[in-house]
Amino acid sequence: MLRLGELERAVMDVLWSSPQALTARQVAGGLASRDLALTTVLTVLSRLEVKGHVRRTRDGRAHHYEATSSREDHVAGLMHEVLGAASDRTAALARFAGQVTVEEAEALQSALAEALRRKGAATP
Amino acid sequence: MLRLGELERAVMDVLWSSPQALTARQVAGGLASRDLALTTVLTVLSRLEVKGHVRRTRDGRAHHYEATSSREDHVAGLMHEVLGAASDRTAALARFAGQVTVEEAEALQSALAEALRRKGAATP
DNA sequence: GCCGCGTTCTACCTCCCGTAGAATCCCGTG
DNA sequence: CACGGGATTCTACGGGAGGTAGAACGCGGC
Repeated sequence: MLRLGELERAVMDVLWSSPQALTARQVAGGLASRDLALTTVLTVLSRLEVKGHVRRTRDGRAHHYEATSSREDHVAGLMHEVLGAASDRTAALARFAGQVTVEEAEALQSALAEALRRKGAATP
Repeated sequence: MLRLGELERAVMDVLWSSPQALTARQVAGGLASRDLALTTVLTVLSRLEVKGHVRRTRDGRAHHYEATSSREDHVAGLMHEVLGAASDRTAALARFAGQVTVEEAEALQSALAEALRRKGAATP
């Protein structure tokens, strides 16, 4: 799971914000504020494809691009990658827990309860 | 909170693994396997200082270097930074929760319970 | 057969990082 | 007080990632 550059992230944001696969031109449209050359967008899209963040499918003359994972999955994956750098994972998680908002803490709790329930049901 | 390079991370690891502040020479000793020039270590240490990851204090002729935050705090901070990129934070947290090990989930749960208890006690 | 759109190739520039030599500074010792 | 040696600062270079885009190519419609 590699880190993304600024423009790469912006492109992913466009893709993540769209329910459907987009053409390069449409992606460029989503980045209209930057006024980029189409080839620039194409280059970034192909780099993202190499990195595995984007999948493309041919549709007649043009290609359609879409993200291979949701933004939330991507973020969760990055969080795990970061967590892997801690020598004491539980300690890091404890620090993390102390910094989330109450809402997030509650959401996390219920998600954890569910995850544990599912895992608990799988082993016995 | 910036991302660290490979050597920068290795240097931080040395500092994080030491209970005391270290001289540049001692840091280089901790990286003996790399056989780096002392000036290389010095350069990295000063870059880390600029980035705020390292603090140094003069001690006679030499400086002593130490990390400004623990590895766990650093990791927790990075996790938050990453989480900030999600549009739906709770959804990202839910994905995250589904991927941790049982041990980590339990550790997180108790840490969350404690965090909520403390916050709950602070407001009323 | 030609035109235009989308794609692919190639390239350039900049910034970050790894790496380190040269020059400078500072302090204890003779 | 001058000198030597370790520590620091200055400066620099090379490589890789990422932002940016022009030139060239291929294919489907008119």
